[in-house]
Amino acid sequence: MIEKIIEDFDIQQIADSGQCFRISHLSSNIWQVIAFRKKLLIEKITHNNYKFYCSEDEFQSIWSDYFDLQTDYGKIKNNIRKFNDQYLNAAVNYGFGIRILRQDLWETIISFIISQRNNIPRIRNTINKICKPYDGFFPTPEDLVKYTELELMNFGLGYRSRYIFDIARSVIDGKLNLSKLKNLSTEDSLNYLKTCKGIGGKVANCIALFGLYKTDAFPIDVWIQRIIDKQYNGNFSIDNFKDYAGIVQQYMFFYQKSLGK
DNA sequence: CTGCAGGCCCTTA
DNA sequence: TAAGGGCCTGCA
Repeated sequence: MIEKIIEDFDIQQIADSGQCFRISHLSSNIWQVIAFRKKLLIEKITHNNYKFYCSEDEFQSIWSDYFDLQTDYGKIKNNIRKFNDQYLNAAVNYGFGIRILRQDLWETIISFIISQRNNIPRIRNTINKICKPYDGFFPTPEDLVKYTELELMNFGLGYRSRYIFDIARSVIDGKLNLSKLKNLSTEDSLNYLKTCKGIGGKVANCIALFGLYKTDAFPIDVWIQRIIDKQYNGNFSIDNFKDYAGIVQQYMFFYQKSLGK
């Protein structure tokens, strides 16, 4: 077990920010994170003091990167505040502990295909179901192609089963090359992702932001669209934020969720 | 019982 | 290129 002081970090906010479906709140101050074939327990001591139940080595080699701890979010928030945008300021203050996780690409692709026309509790449920046969770890493409499309539907994937089945197949065939994807520009990665059936604009942007750490990607879902319509009369310029537009998106999304529709 | 939830695909005009 | 219907499923 190791103890760390971390600024601009709140595990519950990250868990609820919609970027990740595998952080569970076990008890009042304990969370479990499952990622990269590891399970990690985290205990919150104070607002910026956390205990991580792992070795220093594991923390440095996996979790420090996963939680994006080398990025200075205080600086990003200050940049956002410079626009004197009332709504954004409120959003940044509300979601002060949000960070963009550096998640596994494959897991992100499948998770956000599942997310379409779906709500968060059900996304979590479905993902837990497909992980269950694998000791709670996320199934690989090889694991998934062992099922028929019909068997995949038994996990509650619904009409997304075909998309997932096909994409797992494509990764194994090399038709969808994940290492290649990691080396593309944001725009190229979006276009490449969208060649897959089942990945449209919104899901592609989520995969780019959360699976490729393309922080200039800006997923527009119904919540963000609602903000753009109501707060900005239909025109919100993401160009202002460039390489951290995706981080702005997270603050907006998380804040708007607290306000409701 | 409808309606709907962090879309996407496909068909039409 | 814009608009509209259909789609799995679980829950209010």
